[in-house]
Amino acid sequence: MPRPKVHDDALRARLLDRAGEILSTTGPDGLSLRALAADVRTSTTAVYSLFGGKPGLLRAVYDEAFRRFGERLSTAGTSDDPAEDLVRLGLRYRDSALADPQFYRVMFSGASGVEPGEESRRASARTFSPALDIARRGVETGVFGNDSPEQIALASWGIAHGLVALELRGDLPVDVPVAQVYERSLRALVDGWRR
Amino acid sequence: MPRPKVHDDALRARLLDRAGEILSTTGPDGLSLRALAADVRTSTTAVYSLFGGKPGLLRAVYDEAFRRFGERLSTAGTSDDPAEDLVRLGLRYRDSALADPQFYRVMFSGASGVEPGEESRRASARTFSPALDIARRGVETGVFGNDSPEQIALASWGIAHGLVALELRGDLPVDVPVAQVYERSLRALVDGWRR
DNA sequence: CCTCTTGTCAGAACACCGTTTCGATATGCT
DNA sequence: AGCATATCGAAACGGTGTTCTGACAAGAGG
Repeated sequence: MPRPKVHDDALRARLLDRAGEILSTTGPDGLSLRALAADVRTSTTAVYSLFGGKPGLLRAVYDEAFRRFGERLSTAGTSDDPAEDLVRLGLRYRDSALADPQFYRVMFSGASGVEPGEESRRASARTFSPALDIARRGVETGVFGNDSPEQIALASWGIAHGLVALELRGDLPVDVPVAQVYERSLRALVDGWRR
Repeated sequence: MPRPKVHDDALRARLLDRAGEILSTTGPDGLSLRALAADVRTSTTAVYSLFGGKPGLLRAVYDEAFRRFGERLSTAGTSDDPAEDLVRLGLRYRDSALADPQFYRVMFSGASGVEPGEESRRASARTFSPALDIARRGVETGVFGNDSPEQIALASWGIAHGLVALELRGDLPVDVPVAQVYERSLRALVDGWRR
């Protein structure tokens, strides 16, 4: 039999961790396989045997980021007021994104040819489902009008994503009180669905 | 005196044009200075003397893209119903983005370290002002309630940007009628501002 | 008319990247 | 002990953005 395996799951985890760290400070372009391998005291070959290459590595980080993001959103909690819950979920969306902007960027700004893949599709759907659940409750309980839960949830996702993306890119006018504008926007949108 | 100038404004324009074409089909990473220079039958040095390097070139394309985007939005036209105008502006925002997705990506997804710069800040502000004007009219005429025009315009910008970004990334569920959801979302948001 | 000076530009050189190839390695089996 | 073989680190390859350098061309001065 051959020599003992070194490119194992433990190494995979270490690479993933360190890649996430580098990525969250420098962005995808600043992540070099050579530097990463040296950091973890292995060779670039490890990245290829474990992830298939740089896109594979990024996809893995991306999947992990999406998983955590979905987890945060799914623990937002609910009350008996779906409209308020939707606002609260939106606020949590922003908090989660601002907690690690580079991760958010990797997830949603699609740099360096990161193709989602099956796993991430599911994670993406899971990210979306809390909003959908709340919207459904809102429609069922008659808080919202005649629109479909999908419609309502998508719009909420859209405005949260849009404002956060603009904020992270610094495209918002400098003097706006972002948090306040953000929350007020969510409320206006939610109010628009009321029956 | 030295030899006659070849790296002039005409060459600059040709480089910019061709860079835009390549960029709109392959994205920023697929744009190679060597290939670009060969296409325009000059050397890579031209890019450095005219744009300072690849980031400078991308920023120039970015500026141009933003300029055109702002132009399209500023010609959206107005009626005597600010609420409807805001929806129409949003629809035009999406049309403009979908007309050349790669340009939109360069503008808003911040790939390859494109730092906006002064010129683009102004262009960005100009992109935003049509929405602001409409919102102002809506507040003045009493169509909208007590919110500031900035608040209203920013929220509109946010939801348009967010939904378009999600659509372009393919992050929307595949079976949704995007155009319809998009318009309905805009209307819900606008309705939320009504007094 | 012929240097000479001087800014300009094309191409070579450099450092780095992601990826592929390949030879040394270290084990279990014969 | 020797062999077969999966494994992995290091070197090689083709590409990138960027910098360096030497050939160049035109006006100035003799």
